[in-house]
Amino acid sequence: MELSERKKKILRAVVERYIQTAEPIGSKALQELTDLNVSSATIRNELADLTELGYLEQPHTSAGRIPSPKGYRLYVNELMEEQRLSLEETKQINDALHLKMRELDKVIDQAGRMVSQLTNYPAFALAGNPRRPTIKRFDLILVDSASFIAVVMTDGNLVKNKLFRLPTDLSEPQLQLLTTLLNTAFVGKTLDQLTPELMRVAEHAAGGSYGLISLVVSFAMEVLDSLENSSVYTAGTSHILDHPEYQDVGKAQKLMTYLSEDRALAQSLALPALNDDGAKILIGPENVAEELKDSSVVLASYDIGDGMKGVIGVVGPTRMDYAKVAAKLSYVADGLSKLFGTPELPPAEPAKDKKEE
Amino acid sequence: MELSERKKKILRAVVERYIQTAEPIGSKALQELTDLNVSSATIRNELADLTELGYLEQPHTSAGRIPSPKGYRLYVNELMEEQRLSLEETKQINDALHLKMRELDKVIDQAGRMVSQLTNYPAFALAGNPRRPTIKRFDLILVDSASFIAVVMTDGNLVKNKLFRLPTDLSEPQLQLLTTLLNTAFVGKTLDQLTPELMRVAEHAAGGSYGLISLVVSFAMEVLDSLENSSVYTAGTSHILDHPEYQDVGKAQKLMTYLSEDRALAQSLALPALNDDGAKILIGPENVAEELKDSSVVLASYDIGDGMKGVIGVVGPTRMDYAKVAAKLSYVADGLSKLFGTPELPPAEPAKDKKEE
DNA sequence: TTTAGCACTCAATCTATCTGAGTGCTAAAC
DNA sequence: GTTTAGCACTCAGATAGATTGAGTGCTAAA
Repeated sequence: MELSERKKKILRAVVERYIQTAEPIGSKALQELTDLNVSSATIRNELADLTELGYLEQPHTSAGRIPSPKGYRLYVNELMEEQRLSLEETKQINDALHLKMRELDKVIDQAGRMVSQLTNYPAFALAGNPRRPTIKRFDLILVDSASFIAVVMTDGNLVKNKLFRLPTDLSEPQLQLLTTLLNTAFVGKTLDQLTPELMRVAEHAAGGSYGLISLVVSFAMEVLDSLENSSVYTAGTSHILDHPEYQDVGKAQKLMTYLSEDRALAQSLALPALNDDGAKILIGPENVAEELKDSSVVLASYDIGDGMKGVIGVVGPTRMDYAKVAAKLSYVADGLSKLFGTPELPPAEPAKDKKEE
Repeated sequence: MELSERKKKILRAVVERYIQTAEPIGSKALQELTDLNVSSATIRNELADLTELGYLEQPHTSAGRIPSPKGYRLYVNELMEEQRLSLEETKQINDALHLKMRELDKVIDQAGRMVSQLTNYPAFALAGNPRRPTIKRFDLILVDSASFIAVVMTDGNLVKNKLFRLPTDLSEPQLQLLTTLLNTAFVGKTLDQLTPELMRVAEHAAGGSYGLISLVVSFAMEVLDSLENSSVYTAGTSHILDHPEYQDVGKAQKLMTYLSEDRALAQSLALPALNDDGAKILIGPENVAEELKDSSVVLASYDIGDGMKGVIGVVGPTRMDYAKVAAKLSYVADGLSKLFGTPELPPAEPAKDKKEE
């Protein structure tokens, strides 16, 4: 059953006022707040209806009304106005986006911090991989006769390296051989496929190379592993304490502890967000995780390129400024997608035959 | 003036009891707690003395006594017994130390988490560099005709890389030339010394290489910059809320916010710790930072090798279990030093002429 | 359908009182 | 000189009424 215009107007006023003040709102205040020219008694009747229908709640008999999760949901779906960011805000975001190092981990971490700072809510950021990552390429660089750098590149064009120091000497040709061997034997394999047998075979082919193959492959496995179990970055958890709904230290602590459990967060949050574009809003009990049942989450996903997706999100009380948060989050997510979409700064000279790409 | 044995005994009992219960302790309880065979009145007299001398405080006239910062200091300096870790605990730490990836950032981060989990206090970890880092070496690896990986190694043997994609083609010889150029022009320079002029000169020498030099050098600068301004990793901040002294949300928030400000933390904490070995304890007002004046900090430093030092630490109420925390922290710091001290796993075959090193 | 009016409810605040742990001091005992 | 028993005193914290006021639901009239 569709609500009357007036009911909607009232619901919206309740939500928006409650978001501001965190206090129940009564008929009289609503009368002044809305442009409906009706008495407070009429509004009381409407409030009674809205409460009956489950959109509003009453903390106790003689208090005003506050929105229920269902009320927030209706607000978010139908009544909320798209918030446009001010020029200042967009500028702030853009600046922040372009400031920092473009190493994957760092960017994600940084994005989380930025979002938290921007919204004044705790934020988190993670990158997820729909496919199982594989190794695309190995390179070994001789540093001096007793150490070398292994550079591993994954199919997602992520590059990691590690310095190895050895108790024995090593020559350039030896290293060349190893490189070739590694590239023929292990490229294109997922973590599971890097079996001990495979390593043994390769090791054997390498002859007397002191288990170097295993060393490098173990490193590659670490890289793949860390990619599959990508970490979650949380920032600004102290913002929880800003809000009166978490004045009860017990509640605050529960939520904070939950936020610091990367794995739990990742699992319950990555899933809902990875599909949709735009901001996704989960209100109170809509959250799967028990710890979030009376908090809300706003998520936005972005493309890292090469099929990888990232998610940024914000956690707060159900009384959250959804409009503003959603707008900011979407904007940042867009920015990140673009950031990853563009190739490294092209050199000064512009490519002329761009269209042939 | 040296305190009498009996006073010390009483002080120690007060501190240890207060650490456990967080509640002021009175003469009667002390009478039962200690093995002094004196009446509560006698203890009252002693307590009055200790209070006069500034080792104890009274929350209000009719309450028991609690230790003052000066009291804690005496306790830490003279009365505290070295805590030995249980086998179980050392095992737990050792396991954790050897589990994770040995990438510098990750290890530090991980160490912080571990310490927090181990002590149930918020923890932080950071790495500091006494010298200004310089670039030791560049390598460029051709991936395909339109992209390459730049590998930068610093004098601390830290290796970072980045993938560059280009709108133009690039050949192996070109890259070789660039590499040589980079290595002759920029090696051994600190961040400051990588001036625009220097880059312009090198760029010119490279001829028509489309600003590639600048690209790679900018990356190197980012690396140096991130090394100089090394980041702080905080973990377990939610543990603050475990303790009754932070039940007041305002206080908790102040501390948490402070902890999330990397820069402030680094500055006020790196300094005191980087000199000493072993655990260093800062009690309440001994802390420089205003926000820490009624909290305590325990720090331990470890060697990363090559002159670099790292610090791990724990923050908590002045009523902190100093003995336990200090023991654990020292043990972890030692473990980390060893971890960094050992070269990469030597291959199976032990080097015979090890001594010739 | 709207409105005025009114009795009712209930959290929050205030006030007063009570309780008891713990003190400081004094004077006697060791 | 030190220790102890005894006692008046203090003060945070708990308990219990009393008061307030915002806001309600219901009724009856407009």
